[in-house]
Amino acid sequence: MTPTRVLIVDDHAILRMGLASLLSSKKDIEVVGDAANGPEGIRRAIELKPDVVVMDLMMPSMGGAEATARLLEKAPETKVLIITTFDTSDGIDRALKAGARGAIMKNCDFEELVDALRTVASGGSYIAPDVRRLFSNDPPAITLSPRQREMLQSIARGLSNPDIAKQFGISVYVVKEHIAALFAKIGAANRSEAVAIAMRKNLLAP
Amino acid sequence: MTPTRVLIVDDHAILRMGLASLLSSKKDIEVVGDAANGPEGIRRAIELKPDVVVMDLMMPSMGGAEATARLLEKAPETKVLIITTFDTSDGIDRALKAGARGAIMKNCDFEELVDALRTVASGGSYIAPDVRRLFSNDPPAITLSPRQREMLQSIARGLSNPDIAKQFGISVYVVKEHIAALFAKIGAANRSEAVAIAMRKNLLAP
DNA sequence: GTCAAACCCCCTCTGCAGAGGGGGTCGGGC
DNA sequence: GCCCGACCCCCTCTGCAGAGGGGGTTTGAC
Repeated sequence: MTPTRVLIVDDHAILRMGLASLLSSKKDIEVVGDAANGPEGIRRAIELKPDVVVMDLMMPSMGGAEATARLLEKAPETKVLIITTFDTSDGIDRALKAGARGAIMKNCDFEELVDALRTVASGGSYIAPDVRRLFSNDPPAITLSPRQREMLQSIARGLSNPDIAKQFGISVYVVKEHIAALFAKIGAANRSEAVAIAMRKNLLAP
Repeated sequence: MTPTRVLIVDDHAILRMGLASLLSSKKDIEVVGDAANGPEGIRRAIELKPDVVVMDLMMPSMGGAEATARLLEKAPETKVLIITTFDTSDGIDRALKAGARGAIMKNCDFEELVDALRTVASGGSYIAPDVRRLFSNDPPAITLSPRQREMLQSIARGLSNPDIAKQFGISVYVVKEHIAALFAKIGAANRSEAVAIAMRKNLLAP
């Protein structure tokens, strides 16, 4: 039986090398490469054609969710296993929706990771119990309209409604409506709370 | 020459094990133990008396900065090397003030980590260039008064000035003054921006 | 064809935000 | 002794925030 060929995508070199070192002790697994960010991960995945890509969610420049989506557009047969920290609850759902086959936490133990890797490699899917808990009892993942996101970003920069109206070339009345819709959607009573909620749920960057 | 005895404290089991696996290839370094959080790290450090403790900053329950401080109270001869991600710029200064001997980024390469470890073990101190950049050109670390912090937390919960006044049993006028001082200190134009800045700089938790 | 969601425009009203003054006590540092 | 920072109190004023109405179009799903 040929070993499972694995590509590791994570911005932390120590984790990449450490993981590769650990996985090299398993005879049925072969780490064929690694990458420090999303774009590089996609390039290397196309070049190396690994069976499984182990992908971190939290990376600068391009997040793991987006990288997963783009990768699977170009190489749909690749299996993606997400590894994430518990504090960035957001993005897991997007990555899974984009086609990731599994998701585990970085603080899981090594054998669980190997299990997950083997399951995913053989065509199955593996969502760690603690990951599942994260977004099963979570509200159905807030998605903002483009305008609402722009309003949110402007609010976080401290702009007033007239400021925002000028910036986007629309009326103050419209600005207020967007913001009211935004408040209702995320459950905020006013702008300050909106910013707090938005930053806690990572709604600002995407 | 006896090898340098190292204790690894990080909440990610994969990184802990990976790092241990990597370091085991170095003859002059011996990983004697690991811990998943601050309190456990302190216990194990006292029990094992390692030469160097490799400490993550971002951990649940007790951060690396506080763990460093408490550890060095009880075992001042221990050398602490901080490893951190670039996005949590805050806390490095506190850890160094508490007595950490070095700080590097998780995305540094492995040889740099080994260098840092050896330098720290031999009594030196090592601050990675990119870490230094993070807080050298940063404003001298904002410290809020207790009242200002309370105001900030209330603002982030969406409370109005009259609400806050009632909550703390003081006058609205005083609330406004605290908040004005807070704005001036962190460079915010209004409450929404204040919340954004506060969350970006981690001013809410402590 | 209907329904909802996202986008746009206009109006009014209450109450607070934020900036500007004024005054004070208490403690620590030099 | 003096200053400074943190804490407390009071006043006024402008302008926006947020909630409430009203109206509209376009797009895509069912």
